[in-house]
Amino acid sequence: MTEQRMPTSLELVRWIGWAQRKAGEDWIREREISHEQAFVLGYLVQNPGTIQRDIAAVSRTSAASVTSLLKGLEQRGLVERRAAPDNARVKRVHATPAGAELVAGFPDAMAALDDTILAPLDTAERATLQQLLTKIVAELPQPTRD
Amino acid sequence: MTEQRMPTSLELVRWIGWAQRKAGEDWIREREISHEQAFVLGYLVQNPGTIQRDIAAVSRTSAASVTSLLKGLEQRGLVERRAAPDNARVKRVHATPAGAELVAGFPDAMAALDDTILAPLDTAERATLQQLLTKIVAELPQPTRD
DNA sequence: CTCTAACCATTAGAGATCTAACTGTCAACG
DNA sequence: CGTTGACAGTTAGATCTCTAATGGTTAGAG
Repeated sequence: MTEQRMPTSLELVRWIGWAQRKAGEDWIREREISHEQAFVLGYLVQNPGTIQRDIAAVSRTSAASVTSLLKGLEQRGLVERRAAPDNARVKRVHATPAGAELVAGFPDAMAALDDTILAPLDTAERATLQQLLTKIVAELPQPTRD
Repeated sequence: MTEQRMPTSLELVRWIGWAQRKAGEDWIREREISHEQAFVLGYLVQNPGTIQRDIAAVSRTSAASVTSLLKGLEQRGLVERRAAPDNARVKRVHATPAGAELVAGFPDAMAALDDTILAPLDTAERATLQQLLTKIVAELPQPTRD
């Protein structure tokens, strides 16, 4: 009812992130998989043998979360965790064929989602946005270690 | 190690949102308050007497979450929930002076955070980003009802 | 070699959020 | 009126994520 101040860019980012999660819910629910699990599984298809520590870094979550997240995926036969021959501390995680099949459409679904949410922008504007966001992300403190 | 595909804009948004949350953790933890609680409390200072349903819409969360979130704030004496005289269904929520004082610096802290994260961009670029994001948000499905 | 510190993964426990079901209230319509 | 349907808020139960502590492993210094 009253006039509000202009939202900051970070608030806008927050809202868009929320909308993204909301819009992806159907795809996620159909496969009885959590959003993070789908993300991780998709990442593993592209990067087989990633160790859990790095999965945590990529998905911006904690090592504890990765443990329980993979536990669910492993029980459903969607991933395998194999001991590394050269380093007994780590476990290398691979997506199984069933896992790969489950998330086969994930990148496309994400791209379509991207397209839907960015619909108000034309091609040039999208390119600009991409460029600006990339510039910001490049300077963010990175959770990865190399 | 291997060459990755370019992240989509929505992935970049996701990362920025994560960084935002991470960067705000110190401010939050000092006051022993959760991120969402701080957001809601700050909103209530600006919009006294908001009903819970609208708080849920603004903060993009569920009514159930608002209930438990406000429960914590009320027990600490940071908000008051008053019955509305004209409508027994709703409860109008107000920040107490203690609540207002606790989050007095919140908008400034958010603005400073915004400034830090957007540091890689110059003034013109920030304006462009703001404009593009606003354009996207304007077309998002709105959880509010008016 | 041994000791120490760093590292990876797991577990337990706490906290937050969601969905679904429930209670109480209001409004509309016959 | 009285019934019906929508609405605000709460509760219960489940899921997810985090922090802190633990166990096992590796690398480096003396």
